[in-house]
Amino acid sequence: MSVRRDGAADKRRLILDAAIRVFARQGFHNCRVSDIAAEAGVAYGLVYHYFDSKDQMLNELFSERWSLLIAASEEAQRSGGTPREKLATIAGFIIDSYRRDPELMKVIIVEVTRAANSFGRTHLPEIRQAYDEVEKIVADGQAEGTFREDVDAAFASMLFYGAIEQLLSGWIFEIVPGEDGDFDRAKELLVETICAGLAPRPTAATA
Amino acid sequence: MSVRRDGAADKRRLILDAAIRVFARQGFHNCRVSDIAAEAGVAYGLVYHYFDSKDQMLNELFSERWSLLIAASEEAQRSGGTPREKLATIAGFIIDSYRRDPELMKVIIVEVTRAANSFGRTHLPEIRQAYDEVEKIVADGQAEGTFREDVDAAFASMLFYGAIEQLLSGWIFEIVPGEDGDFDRAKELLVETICAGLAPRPTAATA
Amino acid sequence: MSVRRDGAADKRRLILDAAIRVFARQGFHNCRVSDIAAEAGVAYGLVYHYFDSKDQMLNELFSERWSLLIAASEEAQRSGGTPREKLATIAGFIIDSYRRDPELMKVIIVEVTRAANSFGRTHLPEIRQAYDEVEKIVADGQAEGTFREDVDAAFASMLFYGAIEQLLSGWIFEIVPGEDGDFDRAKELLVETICAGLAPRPTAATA
Amino acid sequence: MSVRRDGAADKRRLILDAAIRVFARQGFHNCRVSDIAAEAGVAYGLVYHYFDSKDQMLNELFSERWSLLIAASEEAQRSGGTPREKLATIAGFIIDSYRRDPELMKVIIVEVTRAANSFGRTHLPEIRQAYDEVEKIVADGQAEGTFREDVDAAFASMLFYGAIEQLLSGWIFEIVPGEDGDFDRAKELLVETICAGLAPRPTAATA
DNA sequence: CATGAATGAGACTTCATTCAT
DNA sequence: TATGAATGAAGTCTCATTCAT
Repeated sequence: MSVRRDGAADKRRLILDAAIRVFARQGFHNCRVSDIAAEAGVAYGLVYHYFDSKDQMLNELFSERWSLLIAASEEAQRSGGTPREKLATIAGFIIDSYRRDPELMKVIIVEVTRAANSFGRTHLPEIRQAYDEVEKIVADGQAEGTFREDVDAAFASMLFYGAIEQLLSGWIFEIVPGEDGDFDRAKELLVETICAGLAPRPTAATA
Repeated sequence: MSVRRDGAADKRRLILDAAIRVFARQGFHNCRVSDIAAEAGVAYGLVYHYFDSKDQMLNELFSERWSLLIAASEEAQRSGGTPREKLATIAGFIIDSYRRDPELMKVIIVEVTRAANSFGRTHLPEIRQAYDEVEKIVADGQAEGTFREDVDAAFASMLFYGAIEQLLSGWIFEIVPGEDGDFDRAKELLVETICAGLAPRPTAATA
Repeated sequence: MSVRRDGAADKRRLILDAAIRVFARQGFHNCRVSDIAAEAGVAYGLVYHYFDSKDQMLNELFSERWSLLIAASEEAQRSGGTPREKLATIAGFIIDSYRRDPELMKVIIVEVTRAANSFGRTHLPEIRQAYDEVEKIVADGQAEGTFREDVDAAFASMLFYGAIEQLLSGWIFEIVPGEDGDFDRAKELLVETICAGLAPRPTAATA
Repeated sequence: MSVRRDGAADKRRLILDAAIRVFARQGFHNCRVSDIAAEAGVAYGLVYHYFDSKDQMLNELFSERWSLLIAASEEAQRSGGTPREKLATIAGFIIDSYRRDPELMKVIIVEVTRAANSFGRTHLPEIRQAYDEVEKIVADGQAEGTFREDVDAAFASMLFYGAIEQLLSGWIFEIVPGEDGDFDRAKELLVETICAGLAPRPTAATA
C-alpha cells in the first residue's frame, strides 16, 4: 500500500517538473492548472490527485530546493573554513543550482523569494533562516577580525543576498550577460567584492 | 501631467494616492478596483473615468517616481563629483524616497522592480536605464582608477541595486531593523561597503 | 440477493454497511465514494466492482429495507386484527427498525423518503405503496365504522406517515428526546393519538 | 447613496423570485447559478452582485418566509383564542402560504425544513422556534384541560408539523389530490383530527 | 463629473466513474 | 478479486471593465 510503484512516483515528479517549466515560462499567476497538466501530458484531474492545490505545488518546489540551500549553509557554517570560504560555498551552491536548473531557480526567486507579498510571506521563516546563516558567518568573521565591525551583520546578509539574487535576476531576464559559462568567475567576483567591502578599512588601519 | 482644473486634478490625485495605500497594504493582485475606490471615498466607476485600467494606475505610479530617479541619476552623473559621491547621491535619492513615502516605494519595489514576470517586464527599459546610469558611473570610476577593473561595470550595477533593494525590502517587511532614523547611516554604510568592494585591491597595489 | 460465495458476499455487505454509516454521518451528497471505501477498509475501485454507482448503493439500501416494511404492512393488512392493531404493527415495525439500526433509518428517511426532489422521486412507487397500505387500513376502518368517514383515507395516511417520520426525525436530530427506551411508549402514543383523531366524533354520535 | 432606486430593488427581487422557480423546478442541488440568472434574464455576475452565494439565496428565501410563520405563531399564541383556534391559525398560515406561493413553500419544505442534513441544520434554531410555539399552545391546552396530559407537548408538536408537512408534500408531489380549492377544508380536517387525537379520552372519562 | 448596476469570461477545485495492472 | 491511478466534465465564485443614467 505504501510502496509506491515507479510509475506512480514518476507521474508525480513529471507533473512537478512540468510545473517548473510552466511557472518559469508564464509565471505562477499567469498560468492555469490546465497548462501544467498539458505540459505534463496528463489529464487535468491527475494534478489534483497528487497535489492539493496549485499553491501547494509551488510551495513544494520551493521548500524542496530551499531546504538544500539551508542544509548547505549549515554545513558551510560547521566547516572549518574561513568566513570567505563559507560565503563562497553558499554563493556557489546558489549559482550551481541556477546553472543546473535555471528554470527552477527562476521560479524560486521570482515567485517566492522576491514575491514578498504572496509566497515570500508564507516562506518567510525559511527564507530568514538562510539569511541568518549568512549573518552568523559575517558575525563570526567580525569576531575574528576578518570583517569590519561597524557594518551590522544582518545588514551584510541583506547585501549578500540582494546582490546574488539581483545577479541571478539579471541572468534570468538577460539584463546582464553571463550564460557563457563564467558562472564560476561570477561567483568569485561576487564573493571577492562582498568580502572586500566587508574587510576592515585599510585607511583606518594606517591612521 | 496635462493641465486640468484643480478640482479634477485633485480627484485624480486622490485616487492615485489611495491606490498607493491599497497596493502597499494588500498587494496589487490581491486588491480590487473597488478597494481603491472605497479607500479614496469615490464611486466605483469614477476610477475608470480617470484611468483606463488597474494596470495603468500602477504603471503611472511607477513611472512618475522612477523618472525622478533617472533624472537624479543623470544629474549625479553630470555633476563633477567622485564616483563614490555619485553613487551616494543615487542611494540617497532612493533611501530618501523610502523615508518620505515608504508605501509608494514598497509598491514600486515589490510590484514592479522585483516582479520581473509582470510589471517588471513592462518597465524593463526604464529600469535598465537606471541600472545603466550606475554602470556608467562605475565605468567612469574604473577609467579613472578609483574602481578595480576586473569587475564588470554591469555586474557592479547589479550588486548596487540588488543590495539597495534588498535593504529596503528588509525594512519594508521588517526582516531587518532600521526604522529609527538611521537611514543616513544605512546609506553611508551601503555606499562605503560597495565602494570598498569595488576599490582596487590593496594587496594588488602593494604587490 | 443472488447466490455468491461467502467471501464475496461478505465484502459486498461490508461495503454496504460502511455506506450506511457514512451516509448517516455525512449525508449522501456530502460524502465521497472514497469515504465509503475508507470506512469499509477496502480499495477505492472495489466499490465499483460490486456496485454500479454511488446512487445504486443508496437505492439498494433503501429498497432492501423498504420492501420489508411493505411486506410487514401487507401482512398486517392480511391479519385479522383491528385497524388500530394493524396501524400499530406498521408503526411498530418502523420504530423497531429505528431502534435496531438508527443509522440506516436515518439514511432512508433523510436521503430518500424526505428527499422528494431526488431519491424520493425515484422510489416514489415504493413509497406510495407503503402509503397505500395504510390508506387501505384506514378505508377498511371507515367501512367497518371504526374510523370517521369524513376524513379522506389518503389524507389520513399522510397524517400517519408524516407524524411517524417527523417523530423519527426528531429523535435523529435530537430535537425531541426519546433515546431512553421509551420507544414502545412512543409507538403507543402515536397510534393512540392518530386513532383517536380518526375516531368517529363522539359529539356527532350523541347529537 | 442609501436610497435604492426602484430599478435596483426590483432586480434583486427579480433574481430572488427566479431562484424560487428554479429551486422549485430543479431542486437546489440540481440547478446552477447560471440557471437562475437565465430564468431572471440577467447576466451571470449580477447574481453575485446582489448575493454572496447560492446558499445565501436559499437562506434568505427561507428566513424571509419563516419569520412570518414565527410571527404569526407568536401572534396566535398571544391571542385570546382556544388552543384549537391557535393551531388553526398556524395551520391556516402555512396552508395559505402554500396556496399563494406553492413554489416557495415547496422550496422551504423540501430544501430546508426536511433537509435535515444540510440547510435544515443551518436553520434549526428558527425551525425549532416554530415547533416551540406549537408546543406551548399544546402545553397551555393541557393545563386548561382541553388536551390530554399523557401526550408530551413536544411530541404533539412533532405530530402537528409532521402531518402538515407531509400533507403539503403530498400536494406538491401530487401523491394526494387537493389542488381543487379545498385547502380550507383540508386545514379544518387536519386541525380537527389532531385536536381530536389530543383530546382527553372520552372512554376514560366515562369509564 | 459622478454613480454603481450590469456584464461575462475565466480559473480553481471536486469527484463520480473508468481502466490498466 | 483487488488496487488506486487516471480521466474530464461541471459548477461556483471573482472581478476587471463597460454602460446607462
